Amino acid sequence: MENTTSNSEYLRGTLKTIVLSLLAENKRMYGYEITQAVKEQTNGEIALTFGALYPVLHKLEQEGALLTESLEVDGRLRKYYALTQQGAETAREKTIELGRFLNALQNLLGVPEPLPATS
Amino acid sequence: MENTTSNSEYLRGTLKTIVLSLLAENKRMYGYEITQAVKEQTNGEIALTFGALYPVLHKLEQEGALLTESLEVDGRLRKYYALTQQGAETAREKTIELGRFLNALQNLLGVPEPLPATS
DNA sequence: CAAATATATATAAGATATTTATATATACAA
DNA sequence: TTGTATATATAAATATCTTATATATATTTG
Repeated sequence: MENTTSNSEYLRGTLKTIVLSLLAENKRMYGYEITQAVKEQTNGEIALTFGALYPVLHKLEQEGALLTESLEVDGRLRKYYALTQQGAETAREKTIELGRFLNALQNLLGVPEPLPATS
Repeated sequence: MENTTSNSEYLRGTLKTIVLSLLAENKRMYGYEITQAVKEQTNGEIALTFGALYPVLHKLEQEGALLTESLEVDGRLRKYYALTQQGAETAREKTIELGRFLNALQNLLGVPEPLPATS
């Protein structure tokens, strides 16, 4: 498989929110699954590295946003991460915040805003 | 004036491209002007700090993407930054790249894509 | 007339986030 | 048996950004 350029440079700062947002949609996921989901849902445009992902997962766990559960699947341990109630709240807030930021940035870059619906 | 939350956390990584993109639209700008333009064009949503901006400007200059010109205005020195030909090319590339990233991220966060125009 | 605010550029120390490299381990395909 | 896919994780190095600070003029406010 060819490797898409994968501009990870822009990922800086958004990684945490991406993880929270995915977990808000999926109930529980394991690390590898998260990287695959991001790759698939963005057509290879965004690729998470494990070196970046795991520290984020561990930090979110420390902060009380995530709970983990280890299951043995096919003879290997698989560590699932799920949002706590508090984490779900954080996910909502951060996703909205990031959405606002993305809109602002797109305006700045010259992408026209959708016209308000005519009354 | 109240200070909008200004989620600078998401700015990480995009700062360089923002600066290049603004300079592509404006021919030449000075540092303070750049911070004001970003603030205005994003309704206060994005606020650059000087501590982040100047290092980026200096680095772009070092890399040959920018040229500077100091003018005295109202008894004070004002340092203008403008894209070199090479910088203009970089700006084009990076702006497109960031645009692609922003779209990918919005899809990931569940923002629906605009429908393709009906023929 | 003094103080605050807006304009203007810049650096340094410290904090944080991310990349790159590495270690470990199983299953399956070539 | 070599490589690829699956799976988690840490450490060192680097890059980036925040916060604090310095300097200086002009204008507004009290």
